[in-house]
Amino acid sequence: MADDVFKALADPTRRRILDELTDRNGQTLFEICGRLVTRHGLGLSRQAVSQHLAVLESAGLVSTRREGRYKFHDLDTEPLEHIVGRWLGPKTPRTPKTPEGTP
Amino acid sequence: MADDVFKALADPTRRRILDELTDRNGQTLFEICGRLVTRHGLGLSRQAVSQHLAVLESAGLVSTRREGRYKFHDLDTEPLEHIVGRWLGPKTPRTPKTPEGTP
DNA sequence: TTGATAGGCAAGTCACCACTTGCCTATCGT
DNA sequence: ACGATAGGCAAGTGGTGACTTGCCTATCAA
Repeated sequence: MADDVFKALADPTRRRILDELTDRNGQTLFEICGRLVTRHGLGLSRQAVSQHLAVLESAGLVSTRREGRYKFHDLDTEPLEHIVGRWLGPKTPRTPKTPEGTP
Repeated sequence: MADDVFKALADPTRRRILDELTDRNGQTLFEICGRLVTRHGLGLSRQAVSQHLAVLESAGLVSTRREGRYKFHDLDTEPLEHIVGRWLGPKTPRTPKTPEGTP
């Protein structure tokens, strides 16, 4: 749940990926690889980025859609609106009060 | 920076500590240890919690004040309001500090 | 069909992180 | 003074996560 979201956000490279998807949504794996290189100087292997995208997808922050041999990645900011509100006091009426970890 | 905030939030135990400080602010190390045991079933050593608090403090999420042999820990939610907004777009006016009329 | 493009799977390496153990210092109560 | 409480420092260990390497599948264009 929110556990996976925090783990996904813990890595700087994954946050850059979210930045790139915020800038342009629906990119493929190779497009993201290229932008990480040219705009951030990150020389990562394709598999590294692929694994990062898998983490982001399992956290619900990225959704994917296949078209032929292409796989487009779309940003989903919905999980981001819940996670911080639990410490920000009763001003943000996002999530009522779920202590996370309850099955 | 925000990097340290995300790293601090990555650990579940540290998030529980923030929860306990949200519930009651200004607790000492031993109080937090006790609450983690009795309310979450976490059997951690005192040093483990101390190190967690150090991480939270270096991230700016917890401020400390000494009084005699006691050291009280206070929650600071200010860093939490900046970090998520970069992906949520300019729609959510979560941070009132940002100038409102910036296009 | 052939070659090029886009992506997936699996094992392996390496560094960092959470946690422990052991010992030390400082403050308070009696 | 003494012991008890509250906290700190440093080295060591185990496990997880980030990244790589190598090989494999699927789709499209020529």
